[in-house]
Amino acid sequence: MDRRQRKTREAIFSAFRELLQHRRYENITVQDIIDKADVGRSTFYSHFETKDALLYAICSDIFDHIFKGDMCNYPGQTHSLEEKLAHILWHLRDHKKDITGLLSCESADLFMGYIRGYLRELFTLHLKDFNKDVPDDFLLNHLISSFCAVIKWCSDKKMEFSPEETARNFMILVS
Amino acid sequence: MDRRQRKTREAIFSAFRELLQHRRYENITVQDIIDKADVGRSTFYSHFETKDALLYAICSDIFDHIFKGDMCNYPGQTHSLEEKLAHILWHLRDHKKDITGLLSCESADLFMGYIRGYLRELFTLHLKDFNKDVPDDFLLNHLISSFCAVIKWCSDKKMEFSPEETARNFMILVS
DNA sequence: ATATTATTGAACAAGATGTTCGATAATATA
DNA sequence: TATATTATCGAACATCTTGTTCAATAATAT
Repeated sequence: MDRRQRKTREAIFSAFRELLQHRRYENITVQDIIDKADVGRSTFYSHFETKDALLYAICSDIFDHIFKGDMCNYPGQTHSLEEKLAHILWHLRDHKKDITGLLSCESADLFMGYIRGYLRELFTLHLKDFNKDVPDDFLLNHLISSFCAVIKWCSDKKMEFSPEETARNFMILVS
Repeated sequence: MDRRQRKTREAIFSAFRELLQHRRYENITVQDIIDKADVGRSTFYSHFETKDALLYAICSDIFDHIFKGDMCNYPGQTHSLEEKLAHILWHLRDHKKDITGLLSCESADLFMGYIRGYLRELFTLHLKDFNKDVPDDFLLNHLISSFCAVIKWCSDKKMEFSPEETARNFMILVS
């Protein structure tokens, strides 16, 4: 990949990420992005078909950055579910700046979609731990949605919480 | 109120509600609304300051229509929490057409906000029923979010469910 | 019958997204 | 180093959307 391309893409990404820290997606214009990234309008559109395409790219990028390669989901389950959940909350807190913008309004559904997919895998592995007389898909949806609500709650509270304690409280509520 | 005003307002409301059944809010333009309602552009803006103002008005309208005056929240609690929740699900199912559009994307947060407020009151009344060793606000948030997730789940499943069974399953999961 | 008020339609401004294209600069290759 | 390729630039453009304005007209209340 051409150095110019790399630099431009990086400039757009980082401009967009910075803007997302202080404003929500729907209030950020392409003009804002190219001003901050200091690239031409046509250059922007040669990299991303639409403004939404950039949002998709950055969501996927940040999600991968936070969740890929961590120890939560690997085959030899040496960690308990509670430990895994605390681990996720640690990760999210570390990336506080990147995610607060993405967890608001229009972009929230998209980014939460990634997280839900991840949680679906995780809770599916542990579904047998729960002894509840309800259909499996109902239980699974409950676990995923509840933990997403916890994430949202943490985000709203500026991530000022103890991941371990929060994970423990969550486990108390769903067990 | 002038009959013309009433008619116009009603035409806009019903046009908007119909449009919301097949499209989500952010894809509906003012042009679409006034075409369907068959009113002039300036008339529209003499009734509603902005397009968002119409959304607010209709959310509040539909919410009131569904939730006000029902027996869920009145002082003499002769019904159990489970019965009240089933009751809510009945109501929502009856108004399926009106709410599916409101529960998508941009408008979802707004409409869910109304529902959350209602649920907050309801669950607060019953908070002592739950014996969980977690902070009250954490528990309350969990209950509200979980039941909202149930509502969303029902809506995604086209409201093809049994309110009683769903409420029972919910109570099993949070008890 | 008259005064008031609502509606209309058309034109307008502002702001956003996305496109096009010739000129220019940076990069890779020979 | 010379040359061909490729990315960027910038400015203009089309299109769509929201929201405003205003004089003419129609419906309503008194």
